[in-house]
Amino acid sequence: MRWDELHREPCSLARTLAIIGDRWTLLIIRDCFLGVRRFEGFEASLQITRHVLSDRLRKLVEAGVLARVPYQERPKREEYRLTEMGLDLYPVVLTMLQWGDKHLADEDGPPIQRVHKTCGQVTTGELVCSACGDPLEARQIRILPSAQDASPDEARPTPERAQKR
Amino acid sequence: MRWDELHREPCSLARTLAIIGDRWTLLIIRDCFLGVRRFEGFEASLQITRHVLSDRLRKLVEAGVLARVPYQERPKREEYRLTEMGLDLYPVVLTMLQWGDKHLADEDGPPIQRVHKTCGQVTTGELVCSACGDPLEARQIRILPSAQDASPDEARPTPERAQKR
DNA sequence: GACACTGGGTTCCTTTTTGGAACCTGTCAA
DNA sequence: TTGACAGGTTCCAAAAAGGAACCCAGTGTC
Repeated sequence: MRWDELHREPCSLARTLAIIGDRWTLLIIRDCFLGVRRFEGFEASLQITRHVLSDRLRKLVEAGVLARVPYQERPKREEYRLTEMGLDLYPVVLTMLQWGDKHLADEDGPPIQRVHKTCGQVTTGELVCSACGDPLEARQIRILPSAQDASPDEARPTPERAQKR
Repeated sequence: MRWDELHREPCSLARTLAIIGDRWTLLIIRDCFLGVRRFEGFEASLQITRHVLSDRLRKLVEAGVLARVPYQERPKREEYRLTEMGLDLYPVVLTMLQWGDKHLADEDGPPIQRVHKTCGQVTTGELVCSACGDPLEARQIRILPSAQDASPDEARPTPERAQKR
């Protein structure tokens, strides 16, 4: 499979990766959550080549994750801001951050903490079951192909085939 | 910045991306969560080139996300299994899945659902504040550089510099 | 009016990574 | 002895990333 065919996979993870699965894209989005909005800002922060940055920003705008918002006329200038769709990526960024904090941090601990404004406490996100509210772990999940997918065999070049148990 | 320097960044997200930020790696991990364990299984599922698959599996084993576990002697064969560190990636995979389900699904809805074994219900993960238990959203978060990081200016080529507001 | 600066790019060329296909290695079974 | 199977490795062409230089409209400075 080629990278540019990934968005046609019938798998939400694959489609998500088709948008943000690139080397740099999630770092750009991290910067957005930290308040960076301008081309030069991203460039300084990421030390990415302008070429690649330009390309990634364009793709994120096309995908609807970022929007170009004018911030001055004469000379006309625009900045990049997270859309609602982009803001919804926060859980992805936060869970990755926390995995890094847990498994990859230096001995002096994670570099940044987050305060939950509504309760005023330092927080880490916790993933809970939407039904019962208990913390959710990998081993507690059973996969269930959804109803309209019950048709056998065809139209599904994804893991199910390889998954014989 | 080159990709191979990313793991030295003082940012947990950057370090996480240095391990799983590759085009294919998260798809391999998705397959692991779906029960795929063998080289041929990944190959069939992902239609990835053997070359790249071999390389990514080796890197994941080096990083400690997967482990090679023998499943038969003569001929000696090993399969790849998620370690505890790997299982801890479930929240990352799930939040990405849910973002895809919400923003990129076909009209007939997401292709797979998940059942929480402990409560028996179909579940979606929900990210809540570890302190107050309320759902966590991007706009409710304030960044707080952690204590030992209070030293000014040096040793920090990351977004804080660019983030003037 | 000539010049330099700024934000936001684009172009060009070199180095790295992928994609694709063929080949290799033990072990077994017919 | 030939073939199959799991699990790779090697080789080469094509695509993407890295690096540096260049472009351009508007604006401010001498």
